[in-house]
Amino acid sequence: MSTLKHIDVNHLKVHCKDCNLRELCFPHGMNDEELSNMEAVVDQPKPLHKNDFLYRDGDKAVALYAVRSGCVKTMTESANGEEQIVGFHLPGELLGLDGFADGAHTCNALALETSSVCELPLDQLESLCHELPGLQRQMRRIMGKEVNNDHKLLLLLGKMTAEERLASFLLSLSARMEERHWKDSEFNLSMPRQDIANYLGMAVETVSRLFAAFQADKIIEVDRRHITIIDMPRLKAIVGE
Amino acid sequence: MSTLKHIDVNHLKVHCKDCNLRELCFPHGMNDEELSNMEAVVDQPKPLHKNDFLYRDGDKAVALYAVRSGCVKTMTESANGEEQIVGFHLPGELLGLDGFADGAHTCNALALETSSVCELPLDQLESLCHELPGLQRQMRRIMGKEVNNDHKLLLLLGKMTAEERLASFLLSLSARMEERHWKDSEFNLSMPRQDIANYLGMAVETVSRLFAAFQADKIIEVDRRHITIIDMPRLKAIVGE
DNA sequence: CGCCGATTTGACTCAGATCAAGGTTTGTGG
DNA sequence: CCACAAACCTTGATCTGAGTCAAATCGGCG
Repeated sequence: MSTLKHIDVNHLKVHCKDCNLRELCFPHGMNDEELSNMEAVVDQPKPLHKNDFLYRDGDKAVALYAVRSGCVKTMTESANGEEQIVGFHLPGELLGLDGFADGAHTCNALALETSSVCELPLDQLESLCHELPGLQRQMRRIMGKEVNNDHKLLLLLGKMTAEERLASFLLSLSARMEERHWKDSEFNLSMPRQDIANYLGMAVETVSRLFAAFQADKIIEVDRRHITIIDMPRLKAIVGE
Repeated sequence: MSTLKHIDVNHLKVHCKDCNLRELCFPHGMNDEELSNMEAVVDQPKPLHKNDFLYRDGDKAVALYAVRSGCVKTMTESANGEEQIVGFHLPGELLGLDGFADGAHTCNALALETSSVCELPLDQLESLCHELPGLQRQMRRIMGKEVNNDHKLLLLLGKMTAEERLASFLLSLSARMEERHWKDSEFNLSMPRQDIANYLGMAVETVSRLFAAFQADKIIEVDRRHITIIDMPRLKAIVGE
């Protein structure tokens, strides 16, 4: 029955105004009317499985994405095939800005675990920004955040020791957990050691050894992918407060 | 006499439509009408001297800037006072996006030599984008480029050897010289070795040694700040084509 | 000319990479 | 439910690219 089907679809779609990520996502700073206008064009495609690509380097950029659940990593590839992970995107975080420069993506984006995303189609973004000043302002904020974030990473890769990098990584995750109102001192890593190492510009063995050292120093507890921060002040001290 | 004064001001201001950087700068992709609307709000403050700050970390973001002449570097500072240069901005290139996230800059921007810039005030940017779809599109392109550029740098700092980094740096400068219709195989560095080293995440001594090595290998010629690329193919081969 | 900051060069050191094994967890098919 | 394979992670030993330290040289400029 078509009526039933219609109801099912509505049940499946999470409305922006009810989404517990709204304060972190596109909707931030938009009023109710703006919100309902926006969510009319937001699509929620079916979930990605672990290791599914959301998009690939060279793909036409058709949308901006917001992670709804799970975790998506983005990475650039060099001329000689080496990869550098440039971001891990948690629920409420956006990705896809790399396609703005010339209409095609310059990164690969792939799900680290089963993940769902929201899609804001680019062809509607322009007119939508025109109608909704709140969205235009939010777009600027989002891009500014992306740039600032990349600058933090440049500082990390350019100037920090391996120890400082890993501490910095844990603190960044911890802060983002808190933003999401999850526990900030106990969480699971959704990426393997190899990906952490790649992201932080070091060898897997170094990551492993540093986890062991932090644990021996009673700064964190590590159980496979499960991390517990037991001495936050000392972790902060490592990166220089 | 006020008439004379008025004429003088007009003479001093370079119009966007006559600027030889227009293909690289804000105006890219805008029609004549859009251009004249835009340039009405673009200011051209007096030139910066060497080592003048254009803005500092923490300053309220009041404008977006385009370099008209000279060279401006931007750098982030870490908690413990270390600095990482995140960009050298040549004529036609923009800076100031780091202030979009929360209205305050998170970088220092400082002139490496006597430089002039154009200013696009932020309070007028929003309404201007609303009126000029060409500008809105261009803003998106600009931000996308900034993001892609930062990703290239992350790859450089995360995965390349010192030799690859310096080669990559020279090739980037060379390509940007060409964009500006200047010689792509002979140019002057506007930054000291120390800044190159900082930007590329290595020690000054390493930069110096690599310049010497490249010169010994007949790949480039170095005379103080003057660089001549004499074997472009080999330079490209170093970074892996 | 003489000073000062920028650059180069040489000698030595070290943080972290690489190489080599071994252990553990997860998933798969029988 | 077990056997086996494939990831993933850890730990130890060794090596090396690039950093650090020290000193000489260069180039501008008052």
